[in-house]
Amino acid sequence: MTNAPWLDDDEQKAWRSYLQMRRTLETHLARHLQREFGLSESDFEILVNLSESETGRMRAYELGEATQWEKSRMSHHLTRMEKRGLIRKEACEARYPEIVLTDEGLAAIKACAPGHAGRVREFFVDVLGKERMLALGEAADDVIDAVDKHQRTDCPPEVRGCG
Amino acid sequence: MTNAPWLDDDEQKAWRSYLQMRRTLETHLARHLQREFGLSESDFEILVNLSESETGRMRAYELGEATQWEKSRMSHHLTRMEKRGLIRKEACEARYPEIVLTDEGLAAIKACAPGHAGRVREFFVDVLGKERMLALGEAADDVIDAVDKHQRTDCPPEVRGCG
DNA sequence: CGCGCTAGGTTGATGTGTCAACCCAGTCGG
DNA sequence: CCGACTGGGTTGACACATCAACCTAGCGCG
Repeated sequence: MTNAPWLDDDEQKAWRSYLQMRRTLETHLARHLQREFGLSESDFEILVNLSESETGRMRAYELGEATQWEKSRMSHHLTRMEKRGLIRKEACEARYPEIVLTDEGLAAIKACAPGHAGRVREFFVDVLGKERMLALGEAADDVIDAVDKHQRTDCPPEVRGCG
Repeated sequence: MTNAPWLDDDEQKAWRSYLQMRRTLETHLARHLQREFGLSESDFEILVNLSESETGRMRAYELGEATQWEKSRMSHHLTRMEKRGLIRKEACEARYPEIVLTDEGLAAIKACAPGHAGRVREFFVDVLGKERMLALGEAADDVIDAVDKHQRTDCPPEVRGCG
């Protein structure tokens, strides 16, 4: 119907393959996590970060650095996770509260980590093989850098450092 | 805090790079589409499929095949798009209604396609270069196949073909 | 005929992500 | 001291995705 100024055939094919991989992998992994452990990928990401820290407690800000989430998303999600007992917001001497991994949260991440890692290995690591996997990792870093650089120089000068 | 049976360093690095690329690219592209044209990526996907068809009209089922969305997601989204005037659900002789691209919808996709394609080229095609792009496309196809195959053999025999 | 099944499609509840507006302790300039 | 600004964090409204339940035309079969 349209003859739009899209991408050429090769470009389009690669891009659509990428989009479908993204969708397929994400829904597949998310579904397993949800069905078997009642965790979303977001829950998982927070729990991983907390459990990898020395003390199991971090400020929301640090979690934001680690995950690159928007602060409002973080706030909403932490509220929901607290409601489910996976974490706790704990006031401390400093101005801002700390996010603490609860026993329940620790148990949850310990329970689901092996299965999740196994699935990542099955559908990503093993399918690609070491070389292609490393190449994809580097390619991804290049893309990330390109977008980051763009974002830094995109906005008007007085707003630099935004985002 | 935990010494979980995760992925090894290389694997972890590649996987996390992939995850971040996915997130970075998606939010960046989505934000532009939304800010400049008031379209979500989902809107875009539907409009692309309709506009690429000969007649600008398809059944919801065909759109489902093309996009791999769940039927309920499709239904909800088409309802929202109809409310905004981008498409119309039109009863026809056959049992199920056809989804029709409206003039407004056609205008929207024509307006935003070049910019969107340009951004895909800027942050994906050009950053990777032809060879890596093609390699990534093939890698993605392999991953998709692996997950698909798993899904087909995963569920109990009497449910085969589910999904 | 009539019963039940299938499959495209809809609906409602719920969890999630985003934007914009807001809150407020600290800080800096006057 | 005061007023403006900054930046971490919260809130509310809304768009979106998913699940499970439901509706219903057509079909197969007794």
